[in-house]
Amino acid sequence: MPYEPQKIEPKWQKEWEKAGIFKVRPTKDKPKFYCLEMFPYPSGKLHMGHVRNYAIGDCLARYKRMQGYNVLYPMGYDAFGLPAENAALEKGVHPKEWTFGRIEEMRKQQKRMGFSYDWDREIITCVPEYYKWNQWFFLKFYEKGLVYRAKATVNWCPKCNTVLANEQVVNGRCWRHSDTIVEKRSLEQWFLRITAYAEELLKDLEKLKYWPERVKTMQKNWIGKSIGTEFEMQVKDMDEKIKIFTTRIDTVYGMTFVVLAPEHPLVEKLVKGTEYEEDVKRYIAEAKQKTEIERSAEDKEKTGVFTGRYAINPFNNEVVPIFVGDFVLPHYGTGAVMAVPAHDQRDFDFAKKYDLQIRPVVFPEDGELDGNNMEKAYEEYGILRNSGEFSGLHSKEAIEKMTSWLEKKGIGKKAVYYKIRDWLISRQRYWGTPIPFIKCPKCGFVPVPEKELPVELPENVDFKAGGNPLATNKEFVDTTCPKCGGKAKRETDTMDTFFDSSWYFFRYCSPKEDKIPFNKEADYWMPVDQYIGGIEHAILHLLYARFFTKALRDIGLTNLNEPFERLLTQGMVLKDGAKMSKSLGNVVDPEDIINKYGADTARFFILFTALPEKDIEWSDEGVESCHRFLNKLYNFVERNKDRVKFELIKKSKLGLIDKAILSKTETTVKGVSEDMENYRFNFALAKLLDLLNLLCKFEDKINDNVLGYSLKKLVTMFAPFTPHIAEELWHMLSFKSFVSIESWPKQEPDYINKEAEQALDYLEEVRKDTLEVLKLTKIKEPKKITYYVAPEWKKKALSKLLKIFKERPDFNAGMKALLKTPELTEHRKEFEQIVKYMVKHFGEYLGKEIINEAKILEEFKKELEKEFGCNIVIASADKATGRATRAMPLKPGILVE
RNA sequence: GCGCGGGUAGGGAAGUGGUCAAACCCGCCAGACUCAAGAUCUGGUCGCUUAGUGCGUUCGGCGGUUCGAAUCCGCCCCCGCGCACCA
Repeated sequence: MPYEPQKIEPKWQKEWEKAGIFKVRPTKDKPKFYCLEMFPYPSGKLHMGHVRNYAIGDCLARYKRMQGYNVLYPMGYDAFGLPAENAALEKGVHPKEWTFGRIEEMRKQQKRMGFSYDWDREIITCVPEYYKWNQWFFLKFYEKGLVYRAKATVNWCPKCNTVLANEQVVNGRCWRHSDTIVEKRSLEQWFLRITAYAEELLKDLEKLKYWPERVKTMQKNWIGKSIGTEFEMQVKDMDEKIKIFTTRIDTVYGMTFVVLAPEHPLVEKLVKGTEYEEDVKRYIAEAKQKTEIERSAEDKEKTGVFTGRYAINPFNNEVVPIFVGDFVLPHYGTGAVMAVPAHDQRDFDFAKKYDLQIRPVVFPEDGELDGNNMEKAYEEYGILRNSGEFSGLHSKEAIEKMTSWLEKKGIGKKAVYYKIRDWLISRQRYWGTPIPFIKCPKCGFVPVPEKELPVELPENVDFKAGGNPLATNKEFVDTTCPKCGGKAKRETDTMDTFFDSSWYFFRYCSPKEDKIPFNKEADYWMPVDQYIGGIEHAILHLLYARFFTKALRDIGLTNLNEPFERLLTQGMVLKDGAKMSKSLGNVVDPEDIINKYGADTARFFILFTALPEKDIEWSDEGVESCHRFLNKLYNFVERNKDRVKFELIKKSKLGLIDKAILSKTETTVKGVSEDMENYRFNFALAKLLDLLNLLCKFEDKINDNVLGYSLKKLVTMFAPFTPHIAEELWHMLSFKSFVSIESWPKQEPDYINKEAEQALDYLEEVRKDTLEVLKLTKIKEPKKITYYVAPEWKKKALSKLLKIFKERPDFNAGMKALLKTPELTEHRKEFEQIVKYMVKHFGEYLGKEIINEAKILEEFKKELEKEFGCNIVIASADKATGRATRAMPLKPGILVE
């Protein structure tokens, strides 16, 4: 029977399901392991990125299971979202119907891959049983003051027809539509107070020891903490103050102007009724016209306009002009900056353009600066000059002293600002969780009482009406106020779908619980031990989920601070050097690969080609070769299944080959186990290939028991990678259990025999050489073959070396001592050779056991006698003449008689 | 500009001080099997050699540490990703 994945794969998938071997419950008998992949948006089609994600997760889950862990490995669907709604518009299908159809397709494909999910725990976020808890959390957060409504300038994607969170704006464009520029609109929206956790989210990144540095850095940048000084400047001739934030208060004596953001609330007051009013208003209008992209474009020339007003520097009472400039961002700091052109490049550029004074006040320790001919700002720290009582101080010291000076005067203090802003959670879309609030003309926004949850999403809405479809369902919208009982209207905004995915990993722990969002089982399973997904979620989802966990902790639902212990961000699957995409036409459909080669081949290829974190280049030849390899494995077991035995192995009865095979098996177990621990699946597979190649090479020389022993371990180790073929071969070897839940092989240190493994390599060489000699001499039935081995003097040098190394466990010291021995001066060249040889072949034994050469030679003799059926003599090459003298130990000169 | 990750044989990809001219896979070459092709198996695949586990030159570039460097240190070049007027 040839290898037919199309037959065996569905067979074992059915068997596994029938036996329910992947279903889990909490138990005290085993340690737990929660292995989680980022659940997919159900687009209907599994792509290679998914396959890679799940192949990695499944391999790990299966390995952990075999290691004896109680493994929670669930799957679900992030089912709310815009594509479903677009389908409704384009194809006239209801989003619900569309979504469930896609889920079914997707699940079918996942099952064909043989992933070992506990399907009983499946989650779908668009069902009321799930999103009810979104609403419940929303209300709890509201009680805690974490939810609020506010009018704000928001990001509006004209294509999505909804607002976006800051995290969903990429380079001024929509995260879903990279061709669509995000507009700014001023609207009242629902926010989640993620900023309340900014410091903790930042600080706890340090605790995430097993997260990629890259992701942590991205989050750090996103949170964007900066520590500085905040102080007030009096506006001259007005009863107004400008609040300034700076990280470089040490440069304050160099301030020659102040710049406000166009959006700064004070601007209007400053210019009202003055001759500057018109100019400033025009400038602001222009700035508002510009998109975020234009405004933050690279090398954009800085522009601004004078307000006609002046502010007073509290340090020296100097009067400086106030400008409005759009390079100052309204949302960061105080929206106003003190401009020090000598020490800030942006201020420098601005000053050059508007011909403002550049006055250096911080100098390099041994350098000069001249404001009249500086070419760029000096931004390093240095020594202060012309700074009143602070002159002579170093920047660092000055920052502290100047800040406390402000504090004493009551006009400033140390301040911390973050870039991160609150999470805009409301969406003007239909296919999402309804926000559980009611808008009463008398009472304002009133939360829906808990017992009335869920606020179900009505199915009957008009998608073509424009605006939010929810608003078209009168029955849904018209309601009564829970507070006053009067007529009221329901909130028609829904929640950002990232809300759904911020806590789904808790839900997997008790997916059927209907009294609370998750029960005690979460205490058992959480945190997630290994989370696997794409780098694209480095900020959005991973930050929200971290925030959510902390918020849940603060409403008393969990003790956890962080949800994900380890994070693995898998690399992309590329084709022709680019990410697979429809527009490039370089998409490989996993379904085609399964049909042609089977799921095991797909899994094998994807795990074998590179480390999980790295990008892989799709290669048809590579897939082909992986398939050929599985064939080879299958055929090898098939050929040998009837002869293998599984009896106890008596070491003493084994020959060199069997000892070597046995040892190689054990070193493979050791190596593969180590690689699994380090998630180096590609390397683990390379080792397994290696072992199989060796078995093939000596196929008919291996003892039946040794072969059985080795094959059993080999097949077991294949189970996490290519589970179907492993299961098939396991049964072919006449085992009755499931290899999928067998114990992971332990290595038998007793069987490890490095010398034998090495000797086997030599044996092959010797055999080859001998065959060649036989061919040359045309002797068909030799009576005696003599192998000449190393000359005595070399052996002596060798033993001397060994002695030196034995005496000095420190190899370097040994080496140095050696170089001082008299022998070296006489035979430098030879010694170098020996050292090379030593290092090459005995490196591992240095300071430990020294190889027993004589024993190996005996074994050699036996093997060779078997091979050539004649008398074998191993002689010292000293006794021979000519070429053999140059031979190294074990590498023979050969004499056939 | 800042941060992170990389640069290893024709291609992919291991390798973080000595069994390294460098695992494993692809590609290519030769041999076995075959009528032939494919599949499979065996060997080879930096150069020179071939008597050899020999010599020479290699792991982005240049220097350094060491008896010994792809591996450690310094500087430089190139590529990918992320952030980017954040005061």
